[in-house]
Amino acid sequence: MDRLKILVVDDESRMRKLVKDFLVKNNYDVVEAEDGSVALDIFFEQKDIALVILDVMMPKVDGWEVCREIRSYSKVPIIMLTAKADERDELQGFQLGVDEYISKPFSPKILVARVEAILRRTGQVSADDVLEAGGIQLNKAAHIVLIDGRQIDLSYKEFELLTYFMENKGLALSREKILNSVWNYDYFGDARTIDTHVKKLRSKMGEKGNLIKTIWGMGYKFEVE
Amino acid sequence: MDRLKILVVDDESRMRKLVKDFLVKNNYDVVEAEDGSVALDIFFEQKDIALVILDVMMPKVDGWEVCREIRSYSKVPIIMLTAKADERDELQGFQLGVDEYISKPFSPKILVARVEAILRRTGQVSADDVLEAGGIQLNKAAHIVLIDGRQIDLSYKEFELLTYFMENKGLALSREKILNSVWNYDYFGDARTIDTHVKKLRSKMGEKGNLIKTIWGMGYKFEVE
DNA sequence: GTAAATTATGTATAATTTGTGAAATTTATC
DNA sequence: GATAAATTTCACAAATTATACATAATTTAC
Repeated sequence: MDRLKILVVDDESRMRKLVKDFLVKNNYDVVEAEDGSVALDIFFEQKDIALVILDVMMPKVDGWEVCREIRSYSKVPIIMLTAKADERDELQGFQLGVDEYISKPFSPKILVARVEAILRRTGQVSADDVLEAGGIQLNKAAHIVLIDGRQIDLSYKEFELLTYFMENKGLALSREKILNSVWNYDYFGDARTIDTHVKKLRSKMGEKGNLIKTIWGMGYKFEVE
Repeated sequence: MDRLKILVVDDESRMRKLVKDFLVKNNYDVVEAEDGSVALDIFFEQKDIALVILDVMMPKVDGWEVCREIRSYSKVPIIMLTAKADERDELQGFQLGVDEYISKPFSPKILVARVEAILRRTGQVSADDVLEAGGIQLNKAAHIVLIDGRQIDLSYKEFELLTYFMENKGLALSREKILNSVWNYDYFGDARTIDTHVKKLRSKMGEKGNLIKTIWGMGYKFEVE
């Protein structure tokens, strides 16, 4: 799956950088624009913008105007950033087709959550296939694993194993159970095979490797502290 | 499935009642606390709180402090209620492990939606087999033992032994019986071995260790006064 | 109160289980 | 069919736990 492209429009470069950093960490492509007219140029030039994040207060062409312009040609999802709750002319925004508001200051977590919610709503990304726990994002459909936003390469079995662990977060899993689920039920191999895969998984997961706990005498457990 | 228990902490009784009413309507059990210290008492006394809804602004112990205390022992989901967007010190909350924010005023509908989303996300909707007695919570699926909400580490045999005791609460168990159940039926070792395991179990259980009673000349019994 | 029986406890040793690296085998790809 | 990659097996080291045993403490019976 290709990365989705998000256009971030704000006159403050600090704010743009902040937003960009968090989106990039969460596997989005980000294009920046420092004012409304640049934003419009970029938007109509690049045809694959999946979402626009728009600051309301900007010199020259303000957020509302940019929104209106974009809307006259496209129904791309738009998130408005507002400095204060008062600034939210929500009625106007509603008429203009704003999808979501986020008040400054906002937490990166919330920003990303809203972005994902909207993309899911507008059908640009299927969330059902994404597992998230302890800073690990696993996309089943795309067969991609991100650790703190950084992609790691896993083999097929390693991916299957991690998926099984994450789908059974917090549960103690015996080797037998793991074999029956991740391997075929008629697999007659050595249960110690799992150890080897766990070892490789842990090492590829770096620090996060210790989220796979050993339950001595029993098996393994994926657990987020 | 049993109803899930939610702890609502707010100094305003009006607000507590409002929240409670809507949660009860949606089939949750609700426990109320009027301030932070009461909340902590309740949380550690009742071991089956599935989620905590916490007002930030409270006299004496504030929401952040309660959050921090709970987090040092438990990873129960926490929702923070904030009066204004400004009050949301989201970075702090993020570090403390807050799962969600809801700004006052909020619609009951949103509150319930967030609660359900979190419970779904944290996989609490499925009630796994948990044994509870005398402040001891034993989760077989997760291979976890909580004593007054605090997790203790048990070895495989210790866990098995405690499980057997709790499954036979109030029954006198001879060493022979214990050997046949917890150990393999063909185990020919010393029956006194059990003593050693009971000793370690008791010590790891702290005060609760005395729930395992010695029946002189006979064996042991797990009993809650 | 005392002796006998039973249990509690600390410790050393045995046994088991897991981690790890490397080799062998299987599978996929060109 | 050769090559590379992934998977599995294996052997041994390291870690952890289980057990036995000696001795202390406690309980019971008389």
